[in-house]
Amino acid sequence: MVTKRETPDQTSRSRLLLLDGHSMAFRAFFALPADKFGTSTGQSTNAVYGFTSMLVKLLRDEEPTHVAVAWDLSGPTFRHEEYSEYKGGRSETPPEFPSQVPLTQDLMRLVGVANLSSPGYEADDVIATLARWGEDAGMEVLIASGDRDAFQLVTDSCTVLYPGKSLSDLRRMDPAAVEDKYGVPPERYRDLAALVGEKADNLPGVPGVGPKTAAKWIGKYGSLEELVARADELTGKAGQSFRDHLDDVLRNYRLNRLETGMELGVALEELELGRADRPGIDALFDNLEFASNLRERLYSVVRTDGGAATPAAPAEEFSVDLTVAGTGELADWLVRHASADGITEEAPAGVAVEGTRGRVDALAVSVPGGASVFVDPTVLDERDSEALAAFLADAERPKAVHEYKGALLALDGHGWTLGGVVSDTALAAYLVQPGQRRFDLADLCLKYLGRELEEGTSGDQLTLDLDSEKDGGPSGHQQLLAVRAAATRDLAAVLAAELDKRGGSHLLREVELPLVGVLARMERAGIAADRPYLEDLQGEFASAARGAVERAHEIVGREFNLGSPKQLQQVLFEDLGLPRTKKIKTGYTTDADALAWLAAQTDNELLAVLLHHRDQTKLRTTVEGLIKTIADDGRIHTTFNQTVAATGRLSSTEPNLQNIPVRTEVGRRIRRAFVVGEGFEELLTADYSQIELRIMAHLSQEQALIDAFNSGYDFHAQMAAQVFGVAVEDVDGEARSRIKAMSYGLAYGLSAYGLSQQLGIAPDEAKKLMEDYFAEFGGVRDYLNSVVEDARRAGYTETMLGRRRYLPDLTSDNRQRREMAERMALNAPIQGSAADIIKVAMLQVDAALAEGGFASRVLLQVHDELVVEVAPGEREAVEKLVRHEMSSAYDLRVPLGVSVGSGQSWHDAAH
DNA sequence: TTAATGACGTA
DNA sequence: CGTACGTCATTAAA
Repeated sequence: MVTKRETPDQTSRSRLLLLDGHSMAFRAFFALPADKFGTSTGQSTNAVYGFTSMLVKLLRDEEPTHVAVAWDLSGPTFRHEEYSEYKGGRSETPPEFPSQVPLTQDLMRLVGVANLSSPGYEADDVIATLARWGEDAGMEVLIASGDRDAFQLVTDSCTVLYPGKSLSDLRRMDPAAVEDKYGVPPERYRDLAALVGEKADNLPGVPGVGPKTAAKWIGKYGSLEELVARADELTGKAGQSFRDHLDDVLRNYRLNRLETGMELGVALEELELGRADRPGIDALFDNLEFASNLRERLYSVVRTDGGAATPAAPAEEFSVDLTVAGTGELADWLVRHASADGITEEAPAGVAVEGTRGRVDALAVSVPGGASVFVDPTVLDERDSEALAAFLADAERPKAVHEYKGALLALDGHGWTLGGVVSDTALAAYLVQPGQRRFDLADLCLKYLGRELEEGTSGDQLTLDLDSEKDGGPSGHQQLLAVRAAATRDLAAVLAAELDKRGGSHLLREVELPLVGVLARMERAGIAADRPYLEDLQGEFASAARGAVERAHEIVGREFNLGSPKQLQQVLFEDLGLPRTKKIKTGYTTDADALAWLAAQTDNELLAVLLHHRDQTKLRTTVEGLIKTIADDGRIHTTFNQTVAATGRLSSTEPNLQNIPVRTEVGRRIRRAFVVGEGFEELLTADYSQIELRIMAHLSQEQALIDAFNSGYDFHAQMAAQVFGVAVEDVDGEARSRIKAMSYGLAYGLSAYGLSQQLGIAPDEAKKLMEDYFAEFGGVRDYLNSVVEDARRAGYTETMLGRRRYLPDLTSDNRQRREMAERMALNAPIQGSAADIIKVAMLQVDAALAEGGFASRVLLQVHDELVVEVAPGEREAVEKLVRHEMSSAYDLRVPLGVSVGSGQSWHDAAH
């Protein structure tokens, strides 16, 4: 991508660069998303990153000989003494910002740039003073500041670089630019600002007078001084307004003057750009968890102590040497540029695929070195097509892609596949930071490479595209896809290094990447649905819901929307005056628990009707949603997302097949709609029994739990027997279910209060239950405590396969946040290890089915359950295979119990 | 049209 | 005052 860049005159003249620290750091802060730039310990770094990035650009483009950063101090300034409301009324600084200021200052010091400030003055005054010094010494002066007051300093030898929309966009404000923009020369800018006022400084100007009027007046009268002297000559409303607010104007004029004669305790010569402290910078960058890209860019523009040659600067933009393959050209390009010797696992080719399920609209490949090709599948001849298929499938030519599964599914429609994929940049970034929700290629580029991926719709870019297309060159769209391929390629290397540091490489290589193929096949297969049956169900639920609505209206005596919590609150608490329930943001909750509680309190028939209505409408919408997603092949193809759940679980969308009702009999009827497909014999479900508790037993090494699982008898009954000191045969249902709730609750960080709520017992009783439980199973308590403590120290939790979850809030001062993080820390290793295990099981089952030449296939995963479509005659062998592979997925201190069932529908396959 | 909220389904 | 998700309907903001 080509962008215009002004090249400064290459003269031997000294150049002084002055930065307004707070102003530029603040701009950087808002230019980069705070949530995407932060360390695993919770320190935000977007301002430091952006500021540094900006400095690098300035050092490179402007080649200053002397540099200083001026900072505001926190105390009042002489301007506050004159006008106490100065800079008042500003909205509060975002909490993520202040801690980044000292970090930025540290970095400047290490880079060899002076940090300057002066009590009672603002950074602007320091800059004004230094600018004057520089000019007096015959230097060329550059001021990077987002504060417009600096415009008054502009002269032929002093230019202000004023930030525009994006970080890299600095407008050069020379005298002509100031005059062009404001209609007054820089030396009159103060006059104009005094009239117009400055909202950011809480300096109101003359009402009704904007920059246009102000410029006109100054143009006519020459200066503010003259304007004041002849104020009575001004006509109209604006003129009167000026006379009415003369005091404000004069105050503004006094306050917006920048002090140029300060004592700074430093000499100009001392601002000469020094040598950078490379080890210091390395240490700081490591602390801030900055990717290597920014570091390299920085080292390419500063002199360092080490004396080692500084590496060449990585390009600011992605440079792609792009070929648009016409018919008959792709095969040759691949021979020339994509042979196995130029592509390695460490430096793979980047592949970008654009398309949808079953269709590739376009594809780009970018090999190390930058050679890239854009492919339109519709123009390929047979030889091209074969060469492309061979390249894509070839495991000996390693590739990096972004969102591998989508690429596989698109390529699949053309009979193509992808082999040798060594990185999916979305998956890699997910393993690095599993808490993030989105992994856009553009976001990742900005974060890990410090590069903007898309230029957007700037005028420059548009012109460029048109020009190049006119010349028969690549179009913007073609460029963009090639750039995505190049970006994926570069990103893969950076993420591989990052993941290595965090010990997650094996997870990517051994689990997540191989799983992509399995998930793609599951999605492609889908699960057969019985549409007529679903439509019957929908009708039934709908009419039940309608009946409930009518009955509710009858009881209340007027119509209202039962689906509106707001209207329901009105009816229940205002009209009927029922007792208040738990408070929520918008009033009082009307959730099922609350309605059930109200029903017990008041014996009003309405409540039962409302609950019934909720059930039926929920079921109706679930069924409706399912019907809508039945594809032309009569099957429902969900999407499994591999990068959403912070714990490592999969999630399922469009539709979500991981939350199909199962707990109630009516709900279970929906599962009858998921049936075995044509050409298959049965559906088989296999689930892990109590996998999370087994993991807890394994991780805690609590012998009592391990024994309970190894004995093979009813686990919860045995636990209850031990807690209550009775024989297993004498454990009643009540005791068993209490202990069961207790055991499961532990993995979620359940409190005594929560337990009491769930069991409907007194808090004291719940507390006693917990104490009795821990008296018997102390190892569990010790384990849970140690999980939280270790996580607090390390900043993250880890699953059995080394999947990390970062929890910066564990050290928060905010109790609510901290306790929330503690519960997450308790749960993450358990839930996450279970996710690890079933992922391994899926890989093993899939491989074993292929190995054994079975036609049966895995269709769904529901966290601890797999749904398999069994081909005719394979049931017995497949059941054995699935049991074996699932229970051997990981070697725990307790057996991994698997229970299996099969039948014509998902419902019938229950066990 | 989009975003936030409440509610509720699963493991 | 128990973790992890996704979806729907309503409501308010734009």
